[in-house]
Amino acid sequence: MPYTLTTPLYYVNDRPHLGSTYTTIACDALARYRRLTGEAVTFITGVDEHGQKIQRTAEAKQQSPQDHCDAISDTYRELWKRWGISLDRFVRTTDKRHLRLVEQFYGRVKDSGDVVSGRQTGWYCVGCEEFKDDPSDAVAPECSIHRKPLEWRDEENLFFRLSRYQTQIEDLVNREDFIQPTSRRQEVRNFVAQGLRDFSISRVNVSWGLPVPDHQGHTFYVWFDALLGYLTALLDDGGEPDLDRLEACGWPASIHVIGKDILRFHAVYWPAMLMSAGLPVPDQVFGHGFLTREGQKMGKSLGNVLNPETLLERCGTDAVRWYLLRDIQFGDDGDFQQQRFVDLVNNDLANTIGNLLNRTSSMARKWFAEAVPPHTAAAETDHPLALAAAATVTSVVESMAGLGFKSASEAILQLAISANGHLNDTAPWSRMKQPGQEVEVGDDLYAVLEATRIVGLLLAPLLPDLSDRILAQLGHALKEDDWLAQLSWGGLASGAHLPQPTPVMQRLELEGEL
RNA sequence: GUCAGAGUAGCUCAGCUGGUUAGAGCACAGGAUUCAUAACCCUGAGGUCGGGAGUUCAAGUCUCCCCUCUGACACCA
Repeated sequence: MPYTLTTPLYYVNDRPHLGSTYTTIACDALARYRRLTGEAVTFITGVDEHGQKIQRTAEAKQQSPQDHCDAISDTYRELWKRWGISLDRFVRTTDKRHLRLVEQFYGRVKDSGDVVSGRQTGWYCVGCEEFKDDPSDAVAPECSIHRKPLEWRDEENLFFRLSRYQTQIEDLVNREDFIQPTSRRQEVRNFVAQGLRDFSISRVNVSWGLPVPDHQGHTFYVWFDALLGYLTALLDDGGEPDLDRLEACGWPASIHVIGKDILRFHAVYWPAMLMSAGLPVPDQVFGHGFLTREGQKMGKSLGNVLNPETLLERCGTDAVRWYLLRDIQFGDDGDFQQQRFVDLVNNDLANTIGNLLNRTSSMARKWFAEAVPPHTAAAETDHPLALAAAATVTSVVESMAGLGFKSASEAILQLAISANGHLNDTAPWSRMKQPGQEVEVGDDLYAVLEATRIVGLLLAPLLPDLSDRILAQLGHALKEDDWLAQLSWGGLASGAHLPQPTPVMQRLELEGEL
């Protein structure tokens, strides 16, 4: 089964921020999970590079728009590489292939009779790239978001006839599974119920955009262009950027993961555009929440932005991924609190999971010739930890399939806690001081090592690096094409060598603010 | 303004169709232990469940009013 997932194509107005990193990490976890369950995944991300805002940002830096885009796009690409994001495609909307695809798509929409020209007048905010509802006789209106003066525009633009898709879009957004999380579905429904109006898809006097083929001086509105980037990316498999090939390449997308702010574009405009072009709509759109920091909105004006590069350098990918995926219900807004971040990483990863591995491996090595201890039937699949592990696997698989990263993480953690508890209950260190208990101790340690191995395997989609380190220390390795089978109890061979343990996860000891 | 959602321990949140002494994690305090990354394990303290009224044998859970916060309300990465 092809599984196609996308992040938004990030707008290259500025360097990457934590929000885009968050989305991308979540998608990475999902992509990894789907690959591990045997699906043919195409994980798409990229950048959206057109529009007047970029044009002006570049001007302000005395750069050409293309140079600006090249530079910012590179920082994105580089950042994802450093985070170990398992992306399959990185698309740029300034790619020549993209232009060809946009032209073809536009042709189809036009053939459907969904492109009409109309006059658009009103106050326009360049920051928002949109017309505002301020009355035409307003004096010097400002954009409430950007606090900048609005510009009066009187333009002949091309419009997409969204209004024709009223009932089809209603049916779509009423579907149970299309918009996730469900809490956001009603908002979109209400919006659609108010009646859909046509929206403009071209701009005049914006040179930094893709030219509309049959209209001199018009460029495509950034959103029309940007959404099509998903298709360009999917077709970027070495073949031609031809819409007819889409379905063979994995379209429709299984899921678009986006921030809640752009839900409407993805849940309403985008499907209508696809319908107009005779293409299937995506299976699902997931609008996740935003991150605040210590309870406050992050922003340049407050000077409290968390830089993803700083975070990566000072804390490492495992720590940040764990905090974002394990502590924030995916879909809800989340708050980044430094103290909590440190507490969770240290408690969960270093103390609970890391130390579990360390203490168990140490004991096994000390008393069983640096190897996985022998075991009897008592450490087979009806061992309490084996039962717990099986339940954990079921729960994690279920959670991950529904983007429940938090509950998946909690379930994994709970298995590690159970394993630690089992050690304390059976106290191998004191039983080894009594004669004739080696067999029982061997069984106990084997079971705990097995539980630890399963913890390590289950972490693979969430924290791939830590997962590797855990498994390596057990003399084990992830088999990417056999993960589900590896998750069954009994994967460790008694007698297999156990390497000298070293802490797999260092505690965070942050000095000062991030 | 209209609509939607939320206000539960210091913090982040669970609490399904109303039913025994309101739960978890973190933080905090005490205990136990030594295999281990001063880790792990156990116990404890901590809440007038935003405020008020009502329905009911019984309400965090239903109804009404009020307060506060968040989001949507057309083209904001």
